[in-house]
Amino acid sequence: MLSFTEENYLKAIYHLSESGSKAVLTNEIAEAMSTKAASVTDMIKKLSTKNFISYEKYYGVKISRQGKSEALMIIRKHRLWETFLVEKLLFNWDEVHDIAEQLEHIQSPLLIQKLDEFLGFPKSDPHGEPIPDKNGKISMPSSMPLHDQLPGYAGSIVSVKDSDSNLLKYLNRIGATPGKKIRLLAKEEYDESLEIEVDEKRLTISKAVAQNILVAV
Amino acid sequence: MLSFTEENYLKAIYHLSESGSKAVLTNEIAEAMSTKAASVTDMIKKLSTKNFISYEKYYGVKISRQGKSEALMIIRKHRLWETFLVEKLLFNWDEVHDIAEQLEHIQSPLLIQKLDEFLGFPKSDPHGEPIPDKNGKISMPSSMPLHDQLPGYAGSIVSVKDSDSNLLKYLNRIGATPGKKIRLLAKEEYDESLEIEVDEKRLTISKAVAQNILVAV
DNA sequence: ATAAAAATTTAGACTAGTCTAAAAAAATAT
DNA sequence: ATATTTTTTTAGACTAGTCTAAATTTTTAT
Ligand SMILES: [Mn+2]
Ligand SMILES: [Mn+2]
Ligand SMILES: [Mn+2]
Ligand SMILES: [Mn+2]
Repeated sequence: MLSFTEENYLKAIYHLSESGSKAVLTNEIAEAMSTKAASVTDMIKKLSTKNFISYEKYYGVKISRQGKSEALMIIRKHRLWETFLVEKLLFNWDEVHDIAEQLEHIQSPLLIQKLDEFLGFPKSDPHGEPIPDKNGKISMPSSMPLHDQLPGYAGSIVSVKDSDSNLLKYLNRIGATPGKKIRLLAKEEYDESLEIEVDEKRLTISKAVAQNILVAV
Repeated sequence: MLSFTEENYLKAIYHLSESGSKAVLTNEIAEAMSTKAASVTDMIKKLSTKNFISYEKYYGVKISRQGKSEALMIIRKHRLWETFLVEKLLFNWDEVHDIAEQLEHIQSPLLIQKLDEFLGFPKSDPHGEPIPDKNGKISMPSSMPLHDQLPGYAGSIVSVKDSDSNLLKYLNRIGATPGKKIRLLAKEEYDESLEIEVDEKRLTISKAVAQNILVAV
């Protein structure tokens, strides 16, 4: 049984493992967890002893099968709860992440099974992020940040980063939500802002925004 | 902001305060929390500093207005979640208490407000226990343990103790659920077992069971 | 190849919560 | 009224998680 804190570290390590195939560095984890490197060193020793990660001094950390499976269960819970909050309790999509950060630690396999059923076995959460199934299988949609596309790109929005409430409010305002058709018209050299068409409107978005919109490729 | 542990102590102290108008003793709290008296002394000092209780050395503890209000919010959350689990997720009434013990600590006033609304502002939980409203107002139904009634008593079940899964399974089996009509036919001197009629069936129940069935008076 | 800079680990301290054992106070019995 | 028992508090230690500061290792720059 993992503690709250251990679960949060493991989740962070999982996410960092996904973006980049190399070992995860101590400072990256510290940054992600808003903590200090010294604290991370202590924790990765602990998680290593419990075989959720493999750890080589000064080199970094790799998540194990067991660790990945555990992390995916936490992510499953997080995304199911977010779906519940939006679909059933009628929260706005920008209000649910912080609450799900708490709810994801509730321990009860039966609860998650029944919640999944109550929601009709959703495949993705309100932000378009895929929900791992009960076996930890997650179908990674092939997507890339809009920012990395070339002018002329036409496709649809798969998902958006869900942890920044202000970003989500903004995206909702301009109609940039998962499933929407989107086109990249031009890229401004100077600040890498993009001219796009989304929700049948033309507008300009900043690089920072474009990096957090994942589109189908 | 209270910690998990502080919330659990406060809740225990509230419940102990309700049953009996005297100060709550260190050993009573230790018993209720399954911990040692020395640990309790530490914690009541802390809760006292934060003005949730008043504490006099060697004498005991009294809960403050602020402490009562805080405790009632936790109880409100606990009972709303239990109601959700039974009404919406179709849990059995004996499966929900332990999960609600976790869920009651989730911090989000908006979540509780929306949950309350989603459930149709229920007045009592699956075990018949009253749900405090958003202002912490709780309507204490006038009830007493069936065990304390005299033969000839006829009335209905108000609530049952909810923390023992085996008791709840048993009560469900014999049809002794909140709202049901119940009559006390006779009391056995030797072991204080009761002959009752409930759910249109006559049966004998032990003292231990009769103490945990609260009936209208 | 060596020096400087950056990243990581270790050492030691702190808080929250818990425990056991001992001391002190209160309650009870003679 | 005194002695015994019970309850409560204190003292000191332990774990989880965190921090700062110092030591060590690795990387980068000259
Ligand atoms: Mn989220
Ligand atoms: Mn999400
Ligand atoms: Mn309960
Ligand atoms: Mn209940």
